[in-house]
Amino acid sequence: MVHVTSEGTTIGKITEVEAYIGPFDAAAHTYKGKRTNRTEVAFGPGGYAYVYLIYGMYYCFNVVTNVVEKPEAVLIRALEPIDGIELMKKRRNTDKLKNLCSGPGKLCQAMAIDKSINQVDLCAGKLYILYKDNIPKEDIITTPRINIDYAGEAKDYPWRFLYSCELI
DNA sequence: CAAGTGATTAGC
DNA sequence: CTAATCACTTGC
Repeated sequence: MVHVTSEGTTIGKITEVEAYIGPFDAAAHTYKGKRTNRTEVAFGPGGYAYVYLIYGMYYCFNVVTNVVEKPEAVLIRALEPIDGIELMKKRRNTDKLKNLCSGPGKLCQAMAIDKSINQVDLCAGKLYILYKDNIPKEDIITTPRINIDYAGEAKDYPWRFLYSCELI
């Protein structure tokens, strides 16, 4: 995942994500097709960013994944810093490497993601995601999602995926 | 481990 | 209009 800004470029390898399958997922903002101003972008085509503010102070970065009228998205929960680390440290105001991107709110701060990123085309802008081939399936760890206790039975769905996450 | 924080939403 | 909610972090 790469973000080019006027301050510099930051690059991080995605190590942790969660899937949200809109209509069938009590943890998703788009559960049962619920459609609001905020979730509108999730109903659009895939490849777009969905960014929103949570708990008053932190942004979360999602990638819309399906086609129009299918509100599905992937929440990026953690990155491993690859480049622009000094810039990340400055933005996060810390020196600890593993404290830079080890959480949804943290990585948004480190990558300078905020509301202006919302609804951005990830295939045409300064923020984009590169594809890594040949990732062995056995290197992907699958677990239930976290911090969604309110979601009832949906909280047990194994839709959290970790890869190469020794920094977390 | 507890509390802060404010946009967003649903409910009058 | 108002009140309740929340895909988290930090500092004690």
